[in-house]
Amino acid sequence: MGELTITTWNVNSIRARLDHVSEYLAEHEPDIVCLQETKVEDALFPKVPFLELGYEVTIHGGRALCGVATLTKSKPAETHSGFLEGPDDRHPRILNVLVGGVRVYNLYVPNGTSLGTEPFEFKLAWLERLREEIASHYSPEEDIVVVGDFNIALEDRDVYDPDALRGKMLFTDEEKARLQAILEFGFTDCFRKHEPGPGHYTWFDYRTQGFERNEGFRIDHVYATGSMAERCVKVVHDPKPRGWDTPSDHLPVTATFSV
DNA sequence: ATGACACGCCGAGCGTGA
Repeated sequence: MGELTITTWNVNSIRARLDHVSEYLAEHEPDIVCLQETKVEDALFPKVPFLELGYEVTIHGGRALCGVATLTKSKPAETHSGFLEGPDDRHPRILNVLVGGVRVYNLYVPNGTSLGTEPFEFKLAWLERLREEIASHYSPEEDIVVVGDFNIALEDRDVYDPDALRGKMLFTDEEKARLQAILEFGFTDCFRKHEPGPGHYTWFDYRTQGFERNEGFRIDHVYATGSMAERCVKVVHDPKPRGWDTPSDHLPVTATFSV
């Protein structure tokens, strides 16, 4: 009986955070690492430190904004960048790899900017397109793990002040409904399998000293189909890198599965 | 609070993030 560990981390620029990510991976050695907001075009992605740590490096980036990277200890059998079908996405936000028999979606869901804007409508449409893709290509009987920065907090216990934040960005009924529709495929929230209580967040605003006050949002998620969710033994939001010099505004989230 | 901080942009503020 072994373990499979998957880390998801919005790093807010892989080049600015190279030391933090390298240190975290050297210490924890997760089997699969899903990074978001790498903010670098593929030709300039700093692959070498990760190759030296023993990872296969699959990247999907662009200039300045967005970008995702999936690092795997073993070589993926399949890799897909962006949506499987139809027109190219507006930004690089999706990597879908099959590794060790597990399909791993690494997502950077659109931010949405603010209510009533075109980017907000784009976010909703993007989530519906993802739902349709997963439902039409895969079965909930398969081992599928969907991780990343969803830019949505689903429940009251996922935000520090639900009454004040209700209906505001990241916590609107429209965003929650689109995420819920994706989960109806047959996904379990692996963190909530182990921790029902409030006060556990993954993103803290730099500007409000949110981390120091534990005023955050749980918007980075690990969702898994039944077979994988059953085998999830823990999910950890690691606050340690947030204490390092010039940290990302997101914590790394690591899920452990018995395999 | 129309705020804050941090990023990449190439060289200064601006757009963006959430």
